[in-house]
Amino acid sequence: MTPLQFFKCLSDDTRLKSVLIISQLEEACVCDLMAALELDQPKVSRHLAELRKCNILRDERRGKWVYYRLHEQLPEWAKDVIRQTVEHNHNYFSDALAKLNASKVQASSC
Amino acid sequence: MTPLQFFKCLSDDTRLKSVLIISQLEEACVCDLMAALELDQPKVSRHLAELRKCNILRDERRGKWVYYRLHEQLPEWAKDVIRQTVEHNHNYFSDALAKLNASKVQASSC
DNA sequence: ACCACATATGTGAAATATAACATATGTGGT
DNA sequence: ACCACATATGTTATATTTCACATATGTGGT
Repeated sequence: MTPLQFFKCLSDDTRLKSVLIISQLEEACVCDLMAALELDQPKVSRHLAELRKCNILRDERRGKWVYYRLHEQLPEWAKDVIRQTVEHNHNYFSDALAKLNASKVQASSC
Repeated sequence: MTPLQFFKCLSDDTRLKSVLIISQLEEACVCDLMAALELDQPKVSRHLAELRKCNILRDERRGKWVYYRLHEQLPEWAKDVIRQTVEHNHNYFSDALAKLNASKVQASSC
């Protein structure tokens, strides 16, 4: 993966927030991200597909749900970039995390 | 500067290579980057303007030339991201560096 | 004042990315 | 076999980004 591909993948609000949330929580399923970002399912799914294609995320189906986490084989420098971004930009995605948690409290969540 | 703005700025080949070259060399002028990237002047200049606008680079005129370097006030996490990218992706921009050096050898350079 | 050179920017065309809506696939339960 | 739910993707419209060309600004030398 070239650094250009990597940065292109992170240069969209939905994708960047998804990656940061997943990095912080270890993993998240599609419906988690729908709740966190308040977006419809196809939109979230499509952006996750893109992150999968460039090997930033990997997916794992468990029953009806598909869980995403950082790809193990992501180069170390890229993992570091994500870590740094998470640590120093919490306010960029804290709203999204709060909405995710709020949805978890209600039993209706996935 | 939001992380999204930052990554958007780095998600173009010309801009990313410019930033990596400048980071490695401390500074570079527009004609250096034209030689390194083999691009026409307006194209280089426009991309540098964008990097200036989001405070990734700062410019400094010295005579006829304008030199660009990393903006001092760039957040540390962002500087780290650039450093990591330079260190672990030298092959992404080594061709460009070689072309820059080749042009310097010839007295005709800026 | 003029000229040569270095750099910046205005503007419309072309390319690219994102969205929106519909529809398909996959899974577990009855 | 069927249904409900979770997720993925095809397709066209729309928005955004990048390019190309022309032109403007800024600087030093004569």
